[in-house]
Amino acid sequence: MKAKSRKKSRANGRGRKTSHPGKEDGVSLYKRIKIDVTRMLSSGDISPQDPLPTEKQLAARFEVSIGTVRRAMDDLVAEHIVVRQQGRGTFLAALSPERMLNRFWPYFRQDGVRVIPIVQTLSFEETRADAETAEALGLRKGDPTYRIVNVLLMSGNPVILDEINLAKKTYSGLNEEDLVARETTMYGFYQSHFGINVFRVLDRMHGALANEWSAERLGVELNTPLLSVVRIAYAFGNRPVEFRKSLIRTDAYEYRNAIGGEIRVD
Amino acid sequence: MKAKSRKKSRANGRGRKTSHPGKEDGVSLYKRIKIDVTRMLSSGDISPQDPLPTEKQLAARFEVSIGTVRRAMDDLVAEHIVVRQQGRGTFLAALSPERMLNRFWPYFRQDGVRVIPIVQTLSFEETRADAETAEALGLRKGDPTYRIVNVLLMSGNPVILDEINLAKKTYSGLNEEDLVARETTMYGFYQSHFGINVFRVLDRMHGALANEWSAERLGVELNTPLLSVVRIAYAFGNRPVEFRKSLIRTDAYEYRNAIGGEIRVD
DNA sequence: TTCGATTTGTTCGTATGTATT
DNA sequence: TAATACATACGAACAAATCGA
Repeated sequence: MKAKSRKKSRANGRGRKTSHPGKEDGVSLYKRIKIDVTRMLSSGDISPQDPLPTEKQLAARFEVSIGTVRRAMDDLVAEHIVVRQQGRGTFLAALSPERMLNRFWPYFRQDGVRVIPIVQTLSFEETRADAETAEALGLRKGDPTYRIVNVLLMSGNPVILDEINLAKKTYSGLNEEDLVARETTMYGFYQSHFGINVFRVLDRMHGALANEWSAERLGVELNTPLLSVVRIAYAFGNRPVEFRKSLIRTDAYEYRNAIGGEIRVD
Repeated sequence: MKAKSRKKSRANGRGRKTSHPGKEDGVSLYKRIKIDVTRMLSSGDISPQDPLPTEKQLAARFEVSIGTVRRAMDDLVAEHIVVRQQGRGTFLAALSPERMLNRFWPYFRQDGVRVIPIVQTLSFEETRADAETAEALGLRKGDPTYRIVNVLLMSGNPVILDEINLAKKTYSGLNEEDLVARETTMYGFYQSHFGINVFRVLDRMHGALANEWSAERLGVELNTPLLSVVRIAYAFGNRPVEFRKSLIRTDAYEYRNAIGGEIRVD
């Protein structure tokens, strides 16, 4: 019976054969769409405030069914690359509130409350990459960089000392005025002023001691144990866009990492 | 045209209306399936080595289409609850190699290589929950517990000092012989001997100093800065099943946390 | 305010390919 | 080889949220 099989479906008569999964390159259609859409986003052509092409448009552009587009988009949603809203459209996830305030901010008060810090900029300077920064940002030693030192206050107390290193060529024109005047997080600032979307970070944790410099600024005794976090933030294509070294007082606050997801209710 | 629409599909004539999404309880069908399947897994009826019901069976049991079952299972795969294998079936993720060795093991050599440790058990004792342990495991202070202290060697050197606290009622019959004779990780041991599937952990990081006890066992000077990790491991239903306090030498190794996923190639 | 168009969300169903047993 | 089970792809229908006329 049936034998109807591939009705017409695609414009071209050949009919794709559905699989032999990847046609020319051995990749399934929905994965190809994921790659292409991600490339679209990384190109910077898409501003985070306006929507991506609709399902229908993508289906037409890639010559696949709506269902295949949805399969790809579902993956991108699960990976926090895009967010979708019924009736509105699909957007880059970079500016979603969850991402801005929660996703890359792992610091909690010890009772589990997430505290939003107040940032004080201690210094802003143009300098040159040391070996460590060059390695992290994919630069050559001596390449021009910006270095920003911030103190983050939680409930009025200094808790985190941040040293942020940025490649000058990536953030050309950065100046202290814009920086301190920003109304958002650093990652939101990168987005709005430079079109850089942080979508992944890698944190490396060590134990450390307060030296004279950090002890004074964090208001602790010399040799107080601190948590050291070295972070590299990546944009699409795993392009490193920020190298940050943090020292954290963990007497009242802590770094939390939930492997396997936060408490789900579903 | 067409007008075929809802052929017969469901036994009852009313035909579900597809949505009004959640019928009685306001939850969509695929989410209900996710919950029910998760409950199935948490009940312990399903051994990790044999497969869950097939798509077809689940579709019949829940009286939904195959596509809806797949939607639910795709979510569970993304959440690392189950793993699926073409031609074999769908399995609890608890025993997947990735989970056993990688997922809950965030320690790396500083060059990025993941090192599998050798475990030496220093002590095994039956004791009673202190306030901290009781709080973490949902016990009353003084409830009977097991306490295991391990040293973890990496490349032959002591790097991590682990104190593991387990509720006696959860692991009744646990003895040191079985423990040291295990061929797998602690979480694999919980699985094989007690049917406990760890699927989520919460780590809390602080800076700390080596005291006399820890300095000796880790082979470092007194007051060496260490990384302190306090972990609670959860089974399904967010039931706490392990409370672990770790002290880590971070001179050659480190704790890594990748927010936003590991490097993807896709 | 209402209404219709747009866009995503959910569900259903079918066909076929591929890996496993 | 045949049966089983998941993977991929196509397509349709309707619900619900959003937005602008």
